[in-house]
Amino acid sequence: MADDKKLTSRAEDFSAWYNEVVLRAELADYAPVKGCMVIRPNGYGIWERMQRALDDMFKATGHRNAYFPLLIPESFLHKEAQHVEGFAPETAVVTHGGGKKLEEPLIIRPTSETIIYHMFAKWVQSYRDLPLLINQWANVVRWEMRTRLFLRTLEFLWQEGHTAHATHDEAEAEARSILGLYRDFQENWMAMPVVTGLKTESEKFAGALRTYSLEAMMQDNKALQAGTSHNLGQNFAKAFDLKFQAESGSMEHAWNTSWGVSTRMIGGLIMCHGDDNGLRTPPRLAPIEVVIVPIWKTDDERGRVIEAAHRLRDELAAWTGRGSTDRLRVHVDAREGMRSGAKYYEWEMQGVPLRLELGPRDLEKHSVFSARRDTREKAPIAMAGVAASVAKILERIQLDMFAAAKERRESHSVRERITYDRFKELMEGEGGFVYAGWNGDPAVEAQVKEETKATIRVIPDAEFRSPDAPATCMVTGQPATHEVVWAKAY
RNA sequence: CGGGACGUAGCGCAGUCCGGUAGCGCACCUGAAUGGGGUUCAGGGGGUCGCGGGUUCGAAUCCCGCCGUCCCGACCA
Repeated sequence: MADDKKLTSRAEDFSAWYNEVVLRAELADYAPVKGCMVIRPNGYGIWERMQRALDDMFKATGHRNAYFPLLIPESFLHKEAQHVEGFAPETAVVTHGGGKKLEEPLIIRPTSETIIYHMFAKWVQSYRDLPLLINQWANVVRWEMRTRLFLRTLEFLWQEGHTAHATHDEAEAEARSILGLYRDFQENWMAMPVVTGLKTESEKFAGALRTYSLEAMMQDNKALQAGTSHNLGQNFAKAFDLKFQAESGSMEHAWNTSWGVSTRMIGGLIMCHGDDNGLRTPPRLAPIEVVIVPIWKTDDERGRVIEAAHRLRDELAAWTGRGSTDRLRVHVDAREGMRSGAKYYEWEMQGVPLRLELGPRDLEKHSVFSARRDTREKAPIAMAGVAASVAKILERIQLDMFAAAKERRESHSVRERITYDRFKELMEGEGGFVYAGWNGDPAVEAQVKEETKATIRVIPDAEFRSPDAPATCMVTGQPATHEVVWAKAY
């Protein structure tokens, strides 16, 4: 890459990022249909690792994978009043098939509640059939007015969980439990801290009783909704006649939840951790955790060094200190005709967390030279016990990346009580998360959005709230019903 | 759909005001030297200057029309 082309993780230069980091790393590309996304084969594979980790977590909590059709009769969407109001404007509609106009148009799913609860209604008769816990990995289409690679594509890949329960409390517990599962994934795998909480009425999912969300802060201090979990109440059960006979003998509507995270998380990862040298991948999600770069001058050195590099690779990959299924993911870059410096930059751009340099000098000293991607710290590591040392560094990187992101978020979170004028100033300038009192009035939300473009991201969960609850609404001065987090969002 | 900008080599751009042989950087190919942080030198390939029309001896450049892309706003995971 040319020196004059500085990369930055800031939003204003995000397109440079796409070209240099994302496209070159083969994560994704533009497709001929504007606003769509391609995940390339032989790609760097971050999404694949995300998918696998989440899938394991769902299975461990009793969820099973299923698959439902892409095409849904338009009438299904109309069965739930709020749902159709929310999604009709952005659905793609299939009107013709087999050369003929269809009697009833089909929509391409923008989400699968309707078709799934239609099927659930046929599957559930008794309370013994509950809870029904399913997940689907699928693509959905939402015809947005404006798209942004990863963050808002026209078609996107996600997982959507859908469950049915016998009671409100059980459904509520499921929605909260998934919120926790997502948080675990985003914080401990993606090293991306999130604020969890409840969405306001105006921001909740179309058709839900309550929507919970996870909000991350990007490096431009804007919020990214990184996932949502909904308690759907009995809204869909009533619309789709999803009923069961209870233990008492009475017929009751089931209680549903739905929840999802998408390829948007890749965008979140990039914008949370990227720096001017490219991507930084947290080790747990890095398809390659360690790259070994052999260094040589003469042919004789070349043979010895490359052999040693492969031996090192084998030793690292064989190490079982992290458990038999979680081996170190190591790559040897022995490409000829490329200087080591050029290799360093390339792997740094792709975000490989740890680089090991191995040359004749290291062989003599029975050590290997390491360089961390996140901090760019460099230090020799003794060959004796090298695998355990490397694993320890990777663990450290994972934790440090999370800590650094959390510190950045906190340093751009305003927790002291500020005036609305000061708030406007902040939103015009540096942005950030502002914790403030709110009188609970949707009109106030609308006014603030109109005047500042900021919205209430969440009514935060207890752990995020201030020790002293705000007494008054920041905007109106009236008594506050909630403490909320205001921010501009993607 | 409104407001703005742009369209020249695979990518990023200059040249357009003021018409006169199609340029630069990166990437690519060949050769040599180099090799612990983006090597250097020499040589080389690659273009319907978005499309169509007009003005002119002559158009990337001026005029008219069309097409496309990006940014900002309304929508949103």
